[in-house]
Formats: sequence, structure tokens, C-alpha cells
Amino acid sequence: MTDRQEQWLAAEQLALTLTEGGMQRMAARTLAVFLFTDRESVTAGEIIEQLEASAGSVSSAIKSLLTVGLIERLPAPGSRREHYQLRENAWATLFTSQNAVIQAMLQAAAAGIATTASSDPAHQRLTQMHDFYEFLLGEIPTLLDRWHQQSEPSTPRDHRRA
Amino acid sequence: MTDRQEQWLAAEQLALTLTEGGMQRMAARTLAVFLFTDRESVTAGEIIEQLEASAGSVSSAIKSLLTVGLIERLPAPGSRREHYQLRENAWATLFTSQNAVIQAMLQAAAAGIATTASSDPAHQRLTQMHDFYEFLLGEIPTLLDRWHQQSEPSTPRDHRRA
DNA sequence: CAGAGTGTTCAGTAATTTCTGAACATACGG
DNA sequence: CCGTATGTTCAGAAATTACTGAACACTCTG
Repeated sequence: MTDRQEQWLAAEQLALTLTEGGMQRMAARTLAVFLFTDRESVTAGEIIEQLEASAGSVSSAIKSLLTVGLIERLPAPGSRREHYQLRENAWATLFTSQNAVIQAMLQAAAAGIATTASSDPAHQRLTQMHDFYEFLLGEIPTLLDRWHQQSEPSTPRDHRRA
Repeated sequence: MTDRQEQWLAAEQLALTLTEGGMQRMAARTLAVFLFTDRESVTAGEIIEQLEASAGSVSSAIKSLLTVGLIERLPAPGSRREHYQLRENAWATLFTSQNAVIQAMLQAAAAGIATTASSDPAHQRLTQMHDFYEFLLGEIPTLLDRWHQQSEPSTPRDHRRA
């Protein structure tokens, strides 16, 4: 098997993982193309060809990736085709999108706490849950700060293991 | 509307959120019951009644929650029914289960890196992705340590906002 | 402004996931 | 032990989700 074939296998594998993590199937496969392509930017046609999918499904996948900020439309280079590429901080964005989930969990917990007496065992459980997710939510910005400091500095050091 | 009804609404809301986050529907609803019930422990029959679901689906939901360690079977208190309850650190467990996803992403990235030349733009993208998830994976244990320190100390301070 | 190349939308269909119901297993109680 | 209450499994039904294909819209080009 050629390297190229292995690459697309790895890409589909990644897409599967993303799908299990809650991402829509075609969006995940499309994202994988953006990651594994050997070009700087990609057009819808190229994605259609690579995934052997319909224009319709690719169109909506691109739309959703744009919406969540994982890819961006390139300023049209005079061509008739739209070009897209993976955004710089796509992975941090993907991670951050979990915040919405955490927020929702917090709200659900708060709603439950508001309607239970403190003697109710549920009150305790809900409070524990609430505290945990509140903690998480507070830690994430710090975490991303640390990441940006580690990856962005003007003297990019070598990350590889010894 | 009574408080009790509001509570179950909040519970179903939470279940929906969990489902969007990738959890199976009935497992999510069952987990919500464990969280919002006013009892110390719950039996399958009570869940069936609360969710108006079939014995079969509740049985498999309980099984999967047990498998991932979110609930535990209580030492039978002489009764014929099995009793279950939410485990102490359920939320941390749920959060930690994301590690598997991160691991898979790392592997996919590594597989792609291995088959691309460093001149290939994909090589760069994959390396960035790999570095990010490696960073994340390294931070999570620290994060949970901090949580346990904050929540477990013998002098449990007041978490509420001023 | 007509024609060709792209992109988008959406109704219908295909595939997948999820739930149910009933048969089967298990264990307690008398 | 037998009967009953409870739990589990699994094939099929129901519901949901995802994809396609074709009609429509837009935009550049000559």
C-alpha cells in the first residue's frame, strides 16, 4: 500500500473518532480532508472527489465547519472556485467548543439546585456536579493561555521528545 | 408547575445535552435520573417508571453506565431488587473519558505524520495538531489533581460566590 | 447578456440508531 | 424445590439521522 493510501486511511480513522465524539459524519470526514491534503487550500470539488460524496452533503459540511470556525474561506484568488483552508487555531477552537456543553451542564445543575431543598440528596449531588463544571469552565482559559505561550513564542523551541 | 415537575424537566434537559455530546440517549436519561432522584439509591423499576421506558432499554442503559464507571451497584440490602447509585467522582470520570478521544486523535495525527514528507503542508498541520493534543493530554492529570485538592480537603470551604 | 462552471437548497430515500416486547434466565421466599 | 418477582437478551419495529440527486441560484467570461 502506498503512503498516500495510508494517509487517507488515517484520515478516515480520525473522522470516525470525531464522529464518535459527537461531530456529524460528513463534517468530520471533510475536516479530515482539510487536515490531510497536500495542498495549501482546497475546493469543494476536490473534497467531493476525495470523499466520493455528493455536492450537497459536502456543501453543508463546509457550511457547518465555517460556522464553528474550524475552516475559513480564502480571499478569492481570481478563480471561480471558492478555496478553503483549515484555520490556524482549529484544534483549540474544537476544544473550546466543548465549553458550550459544559455551560449547558452547569445550567441544568443550577436549575435542579434551585428547586430542591438542601435536605434532598439530589441537592448535594447537583451541587457537587455544579462545582465541578464551574471549576472546569474556569480552568479552560488558563489552559489555552498556557498552550499559546508554549506554541507561539518567537523562539519556537523543539517540542519533540528526546 | 410544581418543583418536582420542574426538576424532571431540568433532568431531561441535561439528558439532551449529554446526548448531543455523544452519549446514548437512554443512558443519558438514566444518568439524569440518578442525579435528580430524591432517594439515596435507585432500582431499575424506579427508572422504568420515571422514564416510561421499557425494561430492556433501561437494562442496557444501566449496563453501559456501570461499564464506564458512572454508577455502581450497591451491596444488596437483603432486597430482591438491585440498587444502584451515582458514583462519588462520576463527573470527573465522565470528563476523563474524553481522554480516549484525545488519544485517538493523537494516533491519527501520528499515523499521518509518519507517511508525509516534511515539505508536505499536511506534515505541518498534522504536527500542530499532534502537539496540541499531546499538550492537552499532559495537562488533564494536573487539572484533576487541582480539582481533588480543591474539593476534598478536610476543611471543606464554602464554594459559593459572594 | 448568454453560456458555462460552481455552489446551495431541499424533498425523498437510504442507512443507522434506538426502543420495545416477549421469551428466557436468575434468585429469593415460602 | 416451586412460584414469583426481577433482570437480561435479542429480533424486529419505529424513529431518527444522514445522504443523494436534481432543480435552482449565483458569478465570472467572453
